[in-house]
Amino acid sequence: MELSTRYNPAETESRWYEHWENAGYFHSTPDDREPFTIVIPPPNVTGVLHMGHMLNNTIQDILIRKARLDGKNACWVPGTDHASIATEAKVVRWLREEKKLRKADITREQFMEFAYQWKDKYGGIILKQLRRLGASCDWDRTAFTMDPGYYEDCIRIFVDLYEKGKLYRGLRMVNWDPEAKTVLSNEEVLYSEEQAQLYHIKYLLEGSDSEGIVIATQRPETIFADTAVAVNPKDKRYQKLVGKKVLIPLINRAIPVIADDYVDVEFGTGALKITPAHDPNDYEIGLRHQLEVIDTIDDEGRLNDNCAYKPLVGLDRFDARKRMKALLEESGNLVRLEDYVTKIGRSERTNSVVEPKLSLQWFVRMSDLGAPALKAVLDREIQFYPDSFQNLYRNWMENLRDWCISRQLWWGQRIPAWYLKAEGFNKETRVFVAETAEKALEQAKKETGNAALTLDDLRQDEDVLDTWASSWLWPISVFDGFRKPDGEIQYYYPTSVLVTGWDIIFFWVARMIMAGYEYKGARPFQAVYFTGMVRDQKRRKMSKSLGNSPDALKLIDDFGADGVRYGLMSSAAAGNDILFDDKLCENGRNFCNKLWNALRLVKGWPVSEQAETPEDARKNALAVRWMREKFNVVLKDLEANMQVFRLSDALLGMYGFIWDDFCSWYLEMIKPGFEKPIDRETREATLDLFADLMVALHPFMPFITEEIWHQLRERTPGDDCMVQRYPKAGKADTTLIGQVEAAKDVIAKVRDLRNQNQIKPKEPLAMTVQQSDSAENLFGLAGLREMVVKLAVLSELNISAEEPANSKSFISGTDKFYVEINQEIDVEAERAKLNDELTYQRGFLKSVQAKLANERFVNGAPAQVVDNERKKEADALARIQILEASLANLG
RNA sequence: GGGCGCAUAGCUCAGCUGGUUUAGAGCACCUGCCUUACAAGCAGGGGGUCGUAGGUUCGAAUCCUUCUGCGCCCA
Repeated sequence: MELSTRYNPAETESRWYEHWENAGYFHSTPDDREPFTIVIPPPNVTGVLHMGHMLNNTIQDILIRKARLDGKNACWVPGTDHASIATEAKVVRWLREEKKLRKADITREQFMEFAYQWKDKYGGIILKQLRRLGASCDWDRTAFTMDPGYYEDCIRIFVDLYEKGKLYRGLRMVNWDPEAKTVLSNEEVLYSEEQAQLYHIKYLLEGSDSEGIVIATQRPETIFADTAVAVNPKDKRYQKLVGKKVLIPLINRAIPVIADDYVDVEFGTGALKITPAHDPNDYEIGLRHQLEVIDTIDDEGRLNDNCAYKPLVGLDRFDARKRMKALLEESGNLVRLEDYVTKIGRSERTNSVVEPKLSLQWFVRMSDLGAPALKAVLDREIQFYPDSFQNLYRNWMENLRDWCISRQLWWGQRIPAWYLKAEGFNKETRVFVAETAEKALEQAKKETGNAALTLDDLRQDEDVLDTWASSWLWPISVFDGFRKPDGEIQYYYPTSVLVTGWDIIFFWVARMIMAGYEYKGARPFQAVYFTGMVRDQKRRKMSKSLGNSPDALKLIDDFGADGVRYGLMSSAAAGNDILFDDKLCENGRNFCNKLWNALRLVKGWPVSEQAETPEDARKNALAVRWMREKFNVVLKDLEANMQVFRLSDALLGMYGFIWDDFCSWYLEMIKPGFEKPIDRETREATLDLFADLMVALHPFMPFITEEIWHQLRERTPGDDCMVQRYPKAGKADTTLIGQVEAAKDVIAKVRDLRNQNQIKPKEPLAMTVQQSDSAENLFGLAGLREMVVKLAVLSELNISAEEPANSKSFISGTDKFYVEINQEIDVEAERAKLNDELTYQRGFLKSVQAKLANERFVNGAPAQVVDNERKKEADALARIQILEASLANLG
């Protein structure tokens, strides 16, 4: 069988994914094994795979595959959330373009039917894309937040929270998205600095034609909703005005000047116009001073009939603002315009500027829910990785505000609240919250005492639940934990770890924790792994709008899924942002190629029953032993790293071991001569070792490891890399490892010496080691001499007290080596080199001896540390002695 | 304004509870190689007084304080 010199991922990846899936390896059912459970943080059903998903899902897959190889019952539940605002917008556009329908023209029921149709046709692309990445999700469990069962759970929880008094309907200042025409939660508003202008506007004192007060505002179009002007009570400039009245420009409505501590004397003019209907702080001030609330902006962001200045009614708020400039100039009220930078809040979904608005909405009372959720994290019952995200979490949890969960949309779980039709819209005095209309009717009859009421007399709330008010139930609902609390949720809950970006710590993490304690009385996951944000080379967050995100599938096409996984993970310490660069994936692709060629090499050797010579047998046996011992060390580190989710370090450890130790050293050690065979024993040991390496690497790079696993040996059906047992670290023989590392140092130094003297790599050289106990000991290890002879390409290797003529020397450890070269020795250059080395060693010795001369160090430091310093001193002395002798020899 | 975090090689970052021959990796760079697994490669090399100033300690990149510069969250 011929193997190509390049690894071809495209060919193997789809084949193995299909094989695994058909074999049922991804599926989990409860059994006697320890469970290892991950629920995917559900991506948006309208979404496509981007870099953030790739990172986040690669991590989840690594954890799941590792757990599976560790013999646990690994269960990774995939799915999507219904993303009410984003999806509704897409469905509306689709209806308009494809079906020539407007939302206003169809019923709610028809809309929902279309929306589900749309979801079946276009939704969930991302789940198919995850397969390309190698994600070993249990697809049989694919969940969706608008599935009938899930829907039912959301309704049940709404009713439950209401009955427990943890949910209420109230008139509050909310964030309004005039484009989506729905309210948003605080977390759905993104604030960023934008250039704006501050209008300094003069309000004349009532009865005066010149005296007045100048206020500064960024929103001149809202002055018609003003109900006061406020100043700081301590502000001497304005004290005499407090209690008097000023006139709103253009409409000349008189409003009082009031004093309130909230006003910042330094900001603007120190006088603040108060607009309770359009600013949350003003609303608070309004409450304190019993000010009237005049709402002048409608749901689409236009000035409404309440606006007393009629020429602007019907205009968009931003158009109105432009008009205000000219109008105020004309009326002489505009004192000046000032450029300034301020934080503007925009809707996460539509990017339109959020309008603070007084509105009747449903809120979850957060105080009770928050307490156990905060405690769990502070007590480390739920462990965050990295730990430092505790601070961010605590900061938010200690300043919880009630959560607005109603949305003015159709796509979502409709709020199970009914009102009496007899009562006006938004003027309702009675609310009946129940899982069905029939139950609500029962309540209505009881509470009103009117037994003649029928369903026709009731009106259901028009709004739906916030998407997060459904996805916070995810870790419970995907296991059907609400309806079957004694079912498999008992096995899978709490889940093992949640992997998510830190930017949604409040959306998901906090709320899933709240739901977990409220409904299961237990944490939803044992740990949370926060990934960083994937950024571009300019440190900008990758986003669709910037167009700076590489096409995820194109990357997989170019570098292979394993290459991309490697690229993402090699630079991804938990919580740290990644500056993404194709170069990283290139490294991953190159690594695949390296593995592939190692396979070609090993498979290409002819095999013999016996080693060519006893020397070869000794050398190969030592090489095998060394690799096995070092593998123990590497595995131990890897397990320690995995334990604390240091996946990048775990991967890089394997990478270094495979590339350097296995390929560059081990394979060269055992490589037979040209057209010579390898002995069966070494070959078998090598194939086993190679196979173990593939299992160890499998969680990180599943495709190529599976492929090589099968190329190495004929495998019986079901004997796949993916379902092996992970290699276990045994106790490592560190002495043996140290000896081979010493031999490697000698070999590297011979190679360097060749380089420095332009000696061909293959020209055999004679080397002599100066006789010493340590040299005897090192070369006394069976096979080590042969190893050095082979890799350093030596014609002979002697241990002798005599220094050979015409040789160059180097020091390795505390031993001196002479290499004979057929060249004139440049005595001066040699002397300079030795002197440099001597200076370094003396400096080193001095620092060590300074420590040892310090009584407090010798008495205070642990014995092991002191012993080590003594060893350093002895080694330095030995090397200095060698260097001095060499210098003396040069004459 | 309140809070959190970061600063280590040209670049991106590791360095965990202070002590492993006076700091590691990858990339980039330099030298030499088309060596019969791999040029997507091989062999070797140079490069950092760990942001600043103090302090604690026998010992500090690591702990504490100050300043400087960046980033983030909340208001």
